[in-house]
Amino acid sequence: MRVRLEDVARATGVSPKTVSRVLNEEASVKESTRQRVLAAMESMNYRPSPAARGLAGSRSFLVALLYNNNDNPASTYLAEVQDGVLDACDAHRYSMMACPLRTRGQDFIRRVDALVSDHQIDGVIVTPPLTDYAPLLQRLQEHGVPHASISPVQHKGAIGVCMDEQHAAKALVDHLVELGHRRIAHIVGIANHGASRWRLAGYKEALAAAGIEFDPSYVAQGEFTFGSGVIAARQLFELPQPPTAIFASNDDMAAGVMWAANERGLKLPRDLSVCGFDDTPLATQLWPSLTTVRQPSREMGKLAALQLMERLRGRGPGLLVQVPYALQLRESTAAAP
Amino acid sequence: MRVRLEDVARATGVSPKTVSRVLNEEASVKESTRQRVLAAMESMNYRPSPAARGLAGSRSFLVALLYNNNDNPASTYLAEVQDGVLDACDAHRYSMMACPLRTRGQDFIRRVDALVSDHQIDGVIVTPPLTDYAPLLQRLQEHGVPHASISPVQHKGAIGVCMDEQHAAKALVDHLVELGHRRIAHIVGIANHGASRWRLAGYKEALAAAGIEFDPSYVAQGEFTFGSGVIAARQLFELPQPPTAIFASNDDMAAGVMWAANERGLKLPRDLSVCGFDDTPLATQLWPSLTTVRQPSREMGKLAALQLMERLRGRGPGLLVQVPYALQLRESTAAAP
DNA sequence: GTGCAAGATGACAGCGCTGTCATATCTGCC
DNA sequence: GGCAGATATGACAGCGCTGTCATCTTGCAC
Repeated sequence: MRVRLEDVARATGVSPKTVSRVLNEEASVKESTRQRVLAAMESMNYRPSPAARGLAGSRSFLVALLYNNNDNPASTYLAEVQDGVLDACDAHRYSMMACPLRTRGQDFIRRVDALVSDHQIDGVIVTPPLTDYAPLLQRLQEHGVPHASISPVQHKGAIGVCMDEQHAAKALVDHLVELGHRRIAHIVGIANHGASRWRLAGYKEALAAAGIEFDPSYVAQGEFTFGSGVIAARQLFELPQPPTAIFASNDDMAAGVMWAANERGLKLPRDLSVCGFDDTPLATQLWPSLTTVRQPSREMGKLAALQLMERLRGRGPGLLVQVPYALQLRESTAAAP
Repeated sequence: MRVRLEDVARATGVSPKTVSRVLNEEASVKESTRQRVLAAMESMNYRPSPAARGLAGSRSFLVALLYNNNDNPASTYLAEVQDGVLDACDAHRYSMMACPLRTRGQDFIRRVDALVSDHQIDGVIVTPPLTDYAPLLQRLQEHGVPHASISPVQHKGAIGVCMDEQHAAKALVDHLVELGHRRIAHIVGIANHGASRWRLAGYKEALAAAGIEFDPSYVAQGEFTFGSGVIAARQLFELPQPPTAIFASNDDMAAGVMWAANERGLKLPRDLSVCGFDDTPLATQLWPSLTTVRQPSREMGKLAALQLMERLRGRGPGLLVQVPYALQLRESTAAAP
């Protein structure tokens, strides 16, 4: 019925163990044997049973993608990351399980335990803001399960992928400065997210570089959602000297700013320049289209998974790779009024 | 190290096989024995090994979520469906694997085969437009793998979940008619999607009910994307008698219509009413906010998964359940000019 | 009581692999 | 040519469960 390792062994005239060695890319197999075995595997369309491998050995060839399910980052972001991870898994014959985690309560500990001990997960990919959630990372360490991080705050010792968000944010604000803006406001995201910190830091850096004094009243608190963008913008509009440009920490909030601007009768981008961050599909669906920073989420998912598997296969410790960002200058930013 | 079935058996004073029976909810176990075993499992925190179960038995307790990866429906939609499915799986101790499928070429056959024979998937959940992709369904049948469908065109014999989209679309157009619109245009989605057909049918039904003659020139072709909405709208605006209302087959295209309207200097909703379908987050992020139909995607994912598991556990054949829709009347629709 | 079907439980092999350890084969070098 | 030390391969048990079939209890009719 099913082609087994033993069948391949018989066809090649070697022992099952040798076929197993080839399958697992172990070193001590003569090249000629290896080729014969591989050929047989191919021609017989042999596909190893993950269940048997998991049961007999110590590896499951399973990785888990962990994401936060209450403080949800945009689902488009996660979907892209997930697709990237699946891509990488496919290429290396790993399988992926998606695992939403609620960090409230102790639920998540049980879930992580269940994952690791039930399925003997080989490794984990952690997405923000879980990336820096200490109890989770600690638990993973206790289980001895390696993890790759996407955009971790703490770079030291981390493997995975990151982007120079601070630099990107600075470039974006530089652009506003070049357009002649001086009263530039910023809407920060949820406080303990790395993204919020980096983008704020980039904003400050750009101001400093342009010789504009930092004014805390131009910084409004948001929480990465459309609605919070609306509220923050309304606040900024009430200032005695309202900003001529607003840099929102992500696209959703930027959309909220645009909504609030429309509500107030401001004409974009003539009366107000707006920019966001992430380059979600939303950015090109707004009117005017949104100036933002492209974050290659899919690519990042893929790279993180690759680093994890590099590590799992013992081909090295795995790295924290950096991906380039790309400014997307569109119609929502224009010369200061 | 790990608590095994055998340990539970020893603690309870029964044979491993009996514990296995309890685990699998088989009938012929005396109630008192069952309780003792369950208590022992609980107190010892026993967690069965999926690998061993899969290897020894015929079930893997794994379901796959299949989705299309080239003709992608909105990722927010998929993300919601996936979360719903995960919810249901969690509740019934099943695990889920996400499987993007490219329907181009023969790749997908290999992928499906791999899934089914590698992981011995117990069942599959199919999302549109895969729901009616004949080669896929046939292959699943050949493998003897049951599947649940989300919004299948072919209701007969299907299990899963659906919504009365035609009725919803009719209700939406009824609303436009009540606002006094007579020149109502429709932008259809990708041709062979059930969603496109139903929504078009509802549009026609509403026109007929209002005594408005159907005019094919008021129907433009789109493909569910923002860009196609822009193009279709531009086309409609060029008509000698441009429409006063446009019903786009989904929210993304409706956003495109709004973009095109802005581009043309039309003031919404004064000069043009626009409505969409799906109630994606986008709908409330546009300005003016979009009148649309809420589709409870998350709930639908959950229900489909529940029906599938019902079937897998042999508790019945599984049903095709229908979920209610909800009109979301917002600011993008107003009285006809 | 006895006999017999149905109900409840157990013994045992084996699912398809890998870990461990033993064995065979090949190097190079004196 | 022979021997140490690598290099390459194989034998075998066992991972944690479930399927099959056998066995042991029951309950119940006669």
